[in-house]
Amino acid sequence: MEIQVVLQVEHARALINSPQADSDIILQLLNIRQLSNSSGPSRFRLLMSDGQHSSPSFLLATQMNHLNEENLLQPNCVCVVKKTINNTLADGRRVVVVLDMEILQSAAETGGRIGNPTSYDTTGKKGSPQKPSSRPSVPTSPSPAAVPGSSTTLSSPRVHEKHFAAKSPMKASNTSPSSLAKVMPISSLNPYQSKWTIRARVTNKSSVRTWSNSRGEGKLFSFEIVDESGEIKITAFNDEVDKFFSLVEQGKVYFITKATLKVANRQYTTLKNDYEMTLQAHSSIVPCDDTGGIPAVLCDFVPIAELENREKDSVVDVIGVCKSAEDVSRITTKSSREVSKRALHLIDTTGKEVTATLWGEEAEKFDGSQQPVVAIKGARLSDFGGRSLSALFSSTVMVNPDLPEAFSLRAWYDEGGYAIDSQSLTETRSVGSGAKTNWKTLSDVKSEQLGQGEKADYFTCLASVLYIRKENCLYQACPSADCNKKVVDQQNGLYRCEKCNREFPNFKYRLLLSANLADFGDNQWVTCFQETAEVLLGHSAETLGQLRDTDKTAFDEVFQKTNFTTHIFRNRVKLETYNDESRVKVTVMEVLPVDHREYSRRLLSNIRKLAS
DNA sequence: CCCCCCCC
Repeated sequence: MEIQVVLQVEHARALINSPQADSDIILQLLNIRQLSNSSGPSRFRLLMSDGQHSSPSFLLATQMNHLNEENLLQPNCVCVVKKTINNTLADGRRVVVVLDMEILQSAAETGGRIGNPTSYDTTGKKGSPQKPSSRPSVPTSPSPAAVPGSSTTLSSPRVHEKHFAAKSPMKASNTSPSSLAKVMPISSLNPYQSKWTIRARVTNKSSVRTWSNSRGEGKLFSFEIVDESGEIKITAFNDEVDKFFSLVEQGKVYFITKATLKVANRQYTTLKNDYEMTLQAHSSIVPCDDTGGIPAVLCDFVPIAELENREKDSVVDVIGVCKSAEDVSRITTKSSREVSKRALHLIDTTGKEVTATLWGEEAEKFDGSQQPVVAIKGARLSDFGGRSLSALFSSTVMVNPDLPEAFSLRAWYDEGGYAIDSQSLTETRSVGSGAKTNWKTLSDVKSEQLGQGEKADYFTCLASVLYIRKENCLYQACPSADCNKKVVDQQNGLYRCEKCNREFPNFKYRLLLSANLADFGDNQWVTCFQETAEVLLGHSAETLGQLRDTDKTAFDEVFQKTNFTTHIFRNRVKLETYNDESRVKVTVMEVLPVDHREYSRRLLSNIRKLAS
């Protein structure tokens, strides 16, 4: 009788070398205490009872710490100890390290301490009976776990479960909510059930964003998680951003409890869940072992060459070596927001390249100097330049991800892929690829009402210069590097820039050209700014400025020579409103020489249009 | 409580 616990300790030791299915030990947890250790993961010491005796000599193996993190190890819960190892501490005390255990009954279900166990330590000394728990305990005779004898305490858990179900008086009161924090599947969560724990992998984490509107201001970040049952979006605001932002890492697995569920706004979510979560002050996110069960972040990589066949605006996963990355730049969106962007040139084993654009912080922080492998989950496929990609807020950009595809790409590139004569699906320098260029005749531009929508339209046309307004085509601009504002001649040798609020002793010439272009069916006034005007006229703005000031004849000749020349013009067309009057404005983005094969193709296409 | 998907 008095060697009960010792028997169990001995038995636990025996289990190490000969685990047997029927030899799990059922014990009640009486207390749990965190050991003070300066470094490493937390260690917990467990006071366990078999109903007759208790022993404080159980240590929870750190890989089982999650049970405590999930609040499962509440005093009075009943456990099945499945795997143990015997250890002797430096001071000679023997301990049983619990390598694997499960909770059979929560503290609430058990209802209190079973029996009236007396303390027993591994030195074999029997102590005085412990005080009964303050909660009403199982009062009457033989509580199942209290059945004496090793044959019972060491019997299979199934038998005991039955036994408990039959005899534990608290078991009947199952109307009260269970305090047992079961790990639940994401798909089972709803706003009407608040007691849950989920175990899930972070698949997508946003950066911190601030907002300011009529309802207030603040900051937030969000992330998406997945388990074997489904996915859900989680958002943290303000204090919770500070608390959880650095803890939550892309790709890692966490226990999450006590977040609030609300109905998701379908308008904004692409996830397959009717609900979304908001973290609260009392919410808990605890990293846990990534041991099976939780699906990895799944990517369905589309080979770059295959992008050509995918539908515009589809969302795809891609992976490639970042052969080169453009510098980060700032652009202003049509809603007047400033945002950083950076274009990456990705290549894969198909020998094709594609340009992928990153935005915001992701663009700013990207380092392409080592030609990393870049995977983007959920990039938007656009038809700009033929085919190109753009990261969305919902995209996950992974640099040198720990994926087999990344390793094989790395090897392919380093062992010769870097040298292959690759072709890009994104044509930015020439319209040569043709297929994806938005070719239009000038009458198409009108009949199809290009540029009349919310956004600007882009089209490419083959056209000849009919006339250029050479008067006012040059202006004196601010000499500052990034300022092209027209300066005011102070007539005292100084030039004032209102934008920079400065006077300069010099200015630079810039071109702003109005030209009338014509094709076989129509004509169109267009605007060429500096770079396109220089290409069209074949001279720099500076040269033209000097010519105008010094040699009027030579200056005029430049325009004479440009008249009736034929080029490919890539244009932007957009409705502009001045004084309540709207008209489409066509701006030339690029002037390209006529490729003769392309010329024939265009001509043929135009002839066909005429005929039809 | 956010909800922006951008530029050439």
